[in-house]
Amino acid sequence: MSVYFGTFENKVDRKGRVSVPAPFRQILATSAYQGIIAFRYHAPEAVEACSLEFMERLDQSVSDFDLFSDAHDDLAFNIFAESHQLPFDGEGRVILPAALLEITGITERAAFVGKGPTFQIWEPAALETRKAEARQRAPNLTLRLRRGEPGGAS
Amino acid sequence: MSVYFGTFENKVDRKGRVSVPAPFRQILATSAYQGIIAFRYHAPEAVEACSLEFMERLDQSVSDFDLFSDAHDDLAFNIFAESHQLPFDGEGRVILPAALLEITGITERAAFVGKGPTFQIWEPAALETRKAEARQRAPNLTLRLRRGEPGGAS
DNA sequence: TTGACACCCATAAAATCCCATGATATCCCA
DNA sequence: TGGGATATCATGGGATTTTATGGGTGTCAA
Repeated sequence: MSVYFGTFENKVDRKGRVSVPAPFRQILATSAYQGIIAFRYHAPEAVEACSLEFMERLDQSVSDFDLFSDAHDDLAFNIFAESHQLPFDGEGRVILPAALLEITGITERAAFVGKGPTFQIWEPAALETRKAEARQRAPNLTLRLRRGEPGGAS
Repeated sequence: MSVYFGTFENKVDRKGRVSVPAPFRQILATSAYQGIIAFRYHAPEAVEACSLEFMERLDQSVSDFDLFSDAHDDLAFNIFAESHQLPFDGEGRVILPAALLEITGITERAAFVGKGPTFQIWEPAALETRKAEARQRAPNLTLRLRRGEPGGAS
């Protein structure tokens, strides 16, 4: 299992293309679908992005026991209905649809920020603001691991 | 499980490469990812470093039950977003990104300090200052072990 | 015919691979 | 136990590849 992290800022060219950062692409390389799934969620000015497989798992974690439930319905309306499937071109770039440019305010540059199981796409200045908020809100965030986890180097 | 300890000072060459001390690399050798994860945490002028697995566990300890939660969001923005994935070259060196050189003040040499489950990277003079502080603050520190821990020679 | 978009190729900068070196450390066997 | 042979380690640098970025061209559809 792989984790997205780090922040990368790339240019949006005049055709609207942006390179997805190579480290993220490397994680996505094992996916059946060569591209990303982008949708709005949680942060109003950010785009959430993940692999197709993650999306499927997200759906299953709700629909397995909740098919046609309100929860599944909400998920469907909030996420699936507004999701965009963005394929890579030969160089690992995607084109951000107008709807996503609008909610993020992205014009010249796009910031990709790893968030563990997913990553987000922001307008760089807006991301900085959000990061500053996070620092203020949790200045003494404590690293607390679950103990007794087996495997691997620590 | 292995523990990082000891202090090592290595040179930063003109390409920006530094050897990660061999004892640390030996611990990291069992990791799936051959390299280190470096991020700022706690000490403002130091870089914290660990294995990918450590990072994944850190993420799981939050995201398993809290996907898209505020807690996960703050963790992500404070730590994940500022993390750098630094792969080893064939000789066990990494390149410290500009952002990390800046917060540490590292130019010519870098000091690696084992801190148990993780290690830190410092500008050597800054580390000396920090160590002197620690000596002053706790001249009569007493080690107290938990008893009855199984495993290995003690 | 005018976009929108997939596909192809070009390029500069940066990261990575690969090999070489001297200095320690470690091993091994008489 | 001594000391030569053998690794390991930190370091250096040239060659190669990857990466982000730019642009051209053909195709399909409104």
